[in-house]
Amino acid sequence: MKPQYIPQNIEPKWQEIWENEKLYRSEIDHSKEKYYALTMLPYPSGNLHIGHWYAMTPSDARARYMRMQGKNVLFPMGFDAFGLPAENAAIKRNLHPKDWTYDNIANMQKQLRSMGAMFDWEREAISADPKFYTWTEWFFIQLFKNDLAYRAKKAVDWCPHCNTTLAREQVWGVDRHCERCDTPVIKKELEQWFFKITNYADELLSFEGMDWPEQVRSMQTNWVGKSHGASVKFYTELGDELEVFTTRPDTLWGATFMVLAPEHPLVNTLTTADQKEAVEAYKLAASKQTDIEREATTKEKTGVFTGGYAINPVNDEKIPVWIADYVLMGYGTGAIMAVPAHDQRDFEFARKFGLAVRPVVTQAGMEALDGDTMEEAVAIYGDMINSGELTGTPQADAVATTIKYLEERNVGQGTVNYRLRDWLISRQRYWGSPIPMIHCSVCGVVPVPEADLPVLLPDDIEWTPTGESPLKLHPTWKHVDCPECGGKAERDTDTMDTFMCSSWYHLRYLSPDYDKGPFDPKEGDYWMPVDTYTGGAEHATMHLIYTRFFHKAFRDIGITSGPEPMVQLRNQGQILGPDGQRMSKSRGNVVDPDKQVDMYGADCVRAYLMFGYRWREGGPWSDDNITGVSRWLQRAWTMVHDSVDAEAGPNAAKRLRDIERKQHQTIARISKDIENFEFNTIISALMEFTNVLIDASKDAAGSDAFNAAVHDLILMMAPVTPHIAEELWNVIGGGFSVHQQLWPTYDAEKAKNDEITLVLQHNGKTRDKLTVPADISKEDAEKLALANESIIKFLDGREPKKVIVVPGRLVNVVG
RNA sequence: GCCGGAGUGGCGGAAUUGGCAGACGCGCACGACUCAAACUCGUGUUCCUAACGGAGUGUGGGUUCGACCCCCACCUCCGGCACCA
Repeated sequence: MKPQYIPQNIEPKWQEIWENEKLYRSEIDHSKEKYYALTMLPYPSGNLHIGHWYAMTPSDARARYMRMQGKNVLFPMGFDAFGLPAENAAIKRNLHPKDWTYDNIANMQKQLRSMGAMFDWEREAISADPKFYTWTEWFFIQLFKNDLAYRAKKAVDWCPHCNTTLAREQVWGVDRHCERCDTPVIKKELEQWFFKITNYADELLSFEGMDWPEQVRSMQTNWVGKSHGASVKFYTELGDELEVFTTRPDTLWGATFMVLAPEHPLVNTLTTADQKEAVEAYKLAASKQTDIEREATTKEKTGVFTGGYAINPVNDEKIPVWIADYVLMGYGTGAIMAVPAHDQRDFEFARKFGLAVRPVVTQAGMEALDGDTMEEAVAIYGDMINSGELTGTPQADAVATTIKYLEERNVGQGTVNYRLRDWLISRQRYWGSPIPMIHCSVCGVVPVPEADLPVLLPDDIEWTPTGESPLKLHPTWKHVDCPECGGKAERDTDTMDTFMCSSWYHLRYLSPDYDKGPFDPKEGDYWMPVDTYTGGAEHATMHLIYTRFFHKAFRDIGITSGPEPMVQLRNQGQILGPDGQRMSKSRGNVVDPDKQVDMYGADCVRAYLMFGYRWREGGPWSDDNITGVSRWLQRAWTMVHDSVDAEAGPNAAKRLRDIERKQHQTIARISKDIENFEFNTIISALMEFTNVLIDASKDAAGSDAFNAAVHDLILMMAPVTPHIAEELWNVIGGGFSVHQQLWPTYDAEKAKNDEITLVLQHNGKTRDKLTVPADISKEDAEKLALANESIIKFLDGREPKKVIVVPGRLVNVVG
């Protein structure tokens, strides 16, 4: 009796054998081309999500395919194990963050193993492991030593609920809420550590040689936000320098007032006695604004006159200085020259407060603008007017000429401004990598000697959510002798942003136990860079920009090599709940992969996730289609088992071409689709191939051609459904293991169609279809068309005006 | 508002990039097997029409012998950014 296909009977069995045989162990092998396939590591939140499967199993299938292409493939896995949720769980449930994290990791390791992925577990890296964070600390020290880390007091975004600093990109939405807990964010002045990512702003704009999605490149480009312009020195009446950045220096003569951000340091000196009250009130309101859920629709300009004036350096004009919240302290210099005639925001402000509007740009043939009556700003480049000596400068030269003019008079210069700001990495939290610095009252800030690393996190800790790092409250931990002078000193009690860990985890995988450096250079030389990186697009401006910075900074320091860490990047979409909403525990729409695996088996869940969605797009979970995949696996199973002791029938030879044609067409299709991350059509092609074989089996099962086709079918199933493929490979006597075989070779000759369907069209409409030999000549095809009954009928006696023959496809008779 | 991506049967989705629209599945209908149901297998399944035929890939126009595909204008949905000077 033939065994039934019961996935639960074969999947754990093979997983165990693969593990015992170290089938997925990847080691340096210079005789083979290397391939580093990386998928973003999970945060150990407790349970694997169907979304993890959706992200990881196609990546696994592709890594397996690359291996079958003869490449030496590294496909590692690990855990991004530091971070806030562990600490929140600790506070809520009185568990130690370490216990909570490691319990979750143990559970998720088990779940990950049930996927049957080719992870090399010997290379697992866990960022909360001292073996790992020793080197996170070490990296910090290298950045410090190379002048890429500095300390500054800065108003930072602070989440009062999480009690921690947030990076700018962790603050979301117009109401500025915390990424993790949705609490509105407030500002807080703190002394913090920053990394000089801005040193690399220009380099981060270049994506040369990188195969990254346009979406991510454009998000990063916008994030860096490079703009060309000029900085111009204005002076206040009192003689203080007041520098502005402008992208439109050519409109300088049209500046009729200035606007400062409410937090600008010169506001106090500029404000006159009778404006003081109004200015103070406005500043207070503005500072609270980050606190309040601000309506997106409040676009109405607000502001207050300081009572002070500034001098426009190009025409010595005295212009009023206002403060307004539409000018941001964090961009440029926190002050602007306002040119209401040519900037819509300035225009709205001027009209609201009755300030002058003076056009200084025109274009040939354009009606003269009237500053008193115009109804909106005219934001154009053009020829300069009303601009003193520079009046008449043509559009093409306007910006450059003005910059030259400013430079000659020493009142300004051409400059470039970026939106990107330095990376703030201090977190007032416990569960993170300690910042390995010591504060000494004599020697200042001193790094922990590298020989003393790691600075270990203490286990005995109290969490009182005071807003200060729990490390600060520990009775002994922070007290340390200064490594320079030996006097009493204190450790930095902050920990690092977890993006620091994820910036280099791909290097730790290379040698997770290596203790002479962050990674073994031998491994680095062989495996780096990452050939394919897959993950969610939500990391476009955070993780993916930090990791590029990290790589470039350490390339300059001499630790990494090559221009970029990841050559190819692809983003998968998201699996939503069955209700079309983002899956979340609170909505109760979370799909548990374990249940699906129990019901259908891992292979089926893997194949379904590839089959049912466009990988790039994702979509709502639904189990409607999974039965189709399940049936396919059943059919394949039965067909292969039946074929083993079948004997070819008398008509087997007639089926030979059908079988081998489909076989080779399928090889071509799947190879192309898997390279292009088009996973859904891979499964379709496998189903079609299976169906053709089942159809042919009555006559041909047992024939050499049939067996060869079954052989290739199993090989092509191997990346997608590794367990059933291994079992069936064993059934047909392939030996161990199907996952060590090479991908079947494609023969174009065998894939060729012998016959084609020739489409006959009249005026572009299909009127008939004929089955003809594939190599039919143009002339013969045309003859067949003109002799065709339907075509004659539709020509209705007219002479054809034109006959178009597309070889191998169609004939279109026009007339 | 700006920048990306996408709109195709009842549903998920195909279409060699300008050449048979709807592959592969789901669902549904009918049939076979069964006492019966499920499973399985077979047949059919874009819409309108009794049929000949006609219409059809978000909408309107255009280019072309021929358009889901290219061009112009617009609509809707998803993601990101949002007073960036």
